[in-house]
Amino acid sequence: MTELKKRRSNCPVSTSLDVFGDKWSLLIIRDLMYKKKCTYGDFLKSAEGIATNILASKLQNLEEQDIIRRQPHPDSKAKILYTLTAKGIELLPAIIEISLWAEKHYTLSEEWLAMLEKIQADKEGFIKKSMQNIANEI
Amino acid sequence: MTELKKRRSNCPVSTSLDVFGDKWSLLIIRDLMYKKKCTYGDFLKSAEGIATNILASKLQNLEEQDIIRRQPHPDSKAKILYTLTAKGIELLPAIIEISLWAEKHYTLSEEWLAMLEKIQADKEGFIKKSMQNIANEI
DNA sequence: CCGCATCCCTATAGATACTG
DNA sequence: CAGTATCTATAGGGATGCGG
Repeated sequence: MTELKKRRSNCPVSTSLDVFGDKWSLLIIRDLMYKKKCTYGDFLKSAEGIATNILASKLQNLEEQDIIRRQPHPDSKAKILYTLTAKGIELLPAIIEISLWAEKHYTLSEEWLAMLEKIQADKEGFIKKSMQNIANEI
Repeated sequence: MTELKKRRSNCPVSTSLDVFGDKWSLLIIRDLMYKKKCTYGDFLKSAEGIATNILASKLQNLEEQDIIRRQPHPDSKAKILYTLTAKGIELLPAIIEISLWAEKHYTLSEEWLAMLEKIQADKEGFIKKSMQNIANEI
């Protein structure tokens, strides 16, 4: 069990926000979950346009929080592969609920709509499959 | 359907973060959902200690996003009652998943543990009941 | 190239005092 | 009670540099 240095309170929502409550951390986790993006360069290419220094600091924080892990890339010695830990994968239900809320209240692209409809049709199944998939990669 | 001025992308996670992706907004929503706190003074008294200017700006933003609503307080003309809109209430599943994740990975107080165990025992029922409760208040 | 680190500037968060 | 006003601190953004 990871303990944080500075938790504002022992409320579960507050604690979660102390870990990943910023504009970028959940997008990195989204890339790893939904889009299978997993290198520094991949994250940089995402639509929101994160700055390099912010990306580096968020990756470091997520690693310290034991949500992601750095591994050597099979293709190239120069590359680093970022993967989710079990603790990171377990954020999937939260990410899905956050996504479904946005789907209900905002206009999304066709790509995302198709993805979310697929998930919504079998939420439990999607979560199980994702957890097994990523677990197998370790 | 509320449209935001500046959405970084049309990804559902990114969009949600553009709406409430900061260290305080979800705590205000938590107070309204879990703790039935609903005045400016109540929010100030919460354990995390939000500053008055931050609270005022977050309340304003949440109102603009149609997540909370300001109403006259029945007890006093000087008081304002903040309540969740339907759009706000629909964040409950996300809040619950975020809470359950924190419960799994961090040490919480007994109060919160008891609350979350009750929720976990009948998640669907809790969500339905909460939505009806708040809907009746409107 | 890839994965950062550094510098510099701006925008937002936060603490505190004060007000209608 | 429900906020402003003011000031300071930190986080974020853009350009560039640099070792492997």
